[in-house]
Amino acid sequence: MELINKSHLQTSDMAARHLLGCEIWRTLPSGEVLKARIVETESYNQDDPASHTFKGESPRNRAMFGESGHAYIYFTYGMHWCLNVTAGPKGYGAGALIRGAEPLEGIATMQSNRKLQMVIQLTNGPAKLTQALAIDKSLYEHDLTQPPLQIFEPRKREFGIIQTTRIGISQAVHKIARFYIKDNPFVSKK
DNA sequence: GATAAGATTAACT
DNA sequence: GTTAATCTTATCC
Repeated sequence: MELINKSHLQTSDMAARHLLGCEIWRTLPSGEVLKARIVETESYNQDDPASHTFKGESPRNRAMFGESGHAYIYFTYGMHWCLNVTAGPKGYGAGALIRGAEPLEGIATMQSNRKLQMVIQLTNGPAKLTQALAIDKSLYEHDLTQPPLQIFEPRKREFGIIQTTRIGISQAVHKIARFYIKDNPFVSKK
């Protein structure tokens, strides 16, 4: 396994597609490493009315305007954290939301973090996976090639990719900017 | 200073 | 299918 190659994060669409099949490694303070494979993503950039960066840079979204390959983490609905991988050159607000993942290692700890036993529901949603992997604002703008939160490339990509419209937004609802691995049960919603 | 909406989830009916 | 939970951010006084 090799760390993610940031040359594949030049646009939010490229990032969203490239991240499919990649593994997220989360190293906890205890030393335990939780691993999950990304199976669903969505693309957002500053030319897109549905993106947090559409109206320009702000304290909340500044990570999206920074270097690619960093974490943009935001809090929403009063209780949920969501994780994005930033994309594009510095100064251009873009990134990919991680919407779904497949638990690989550290499942018992994820069950504990989620207060839930059913593996299929541990990380099949953007706020579910951050809770399972203990990701919050402390990792804001974190470089995703460094511990305690890293992304690795798969050796081979033997899966189909489905492209469709995004979920849970009210602007640009018809834009094709959601990507997921075909037939994977950990995709948040068909 | 006040208000409304939100890249969601889980628990209801 | 509907709705409560819960709070930050943006926007408008």
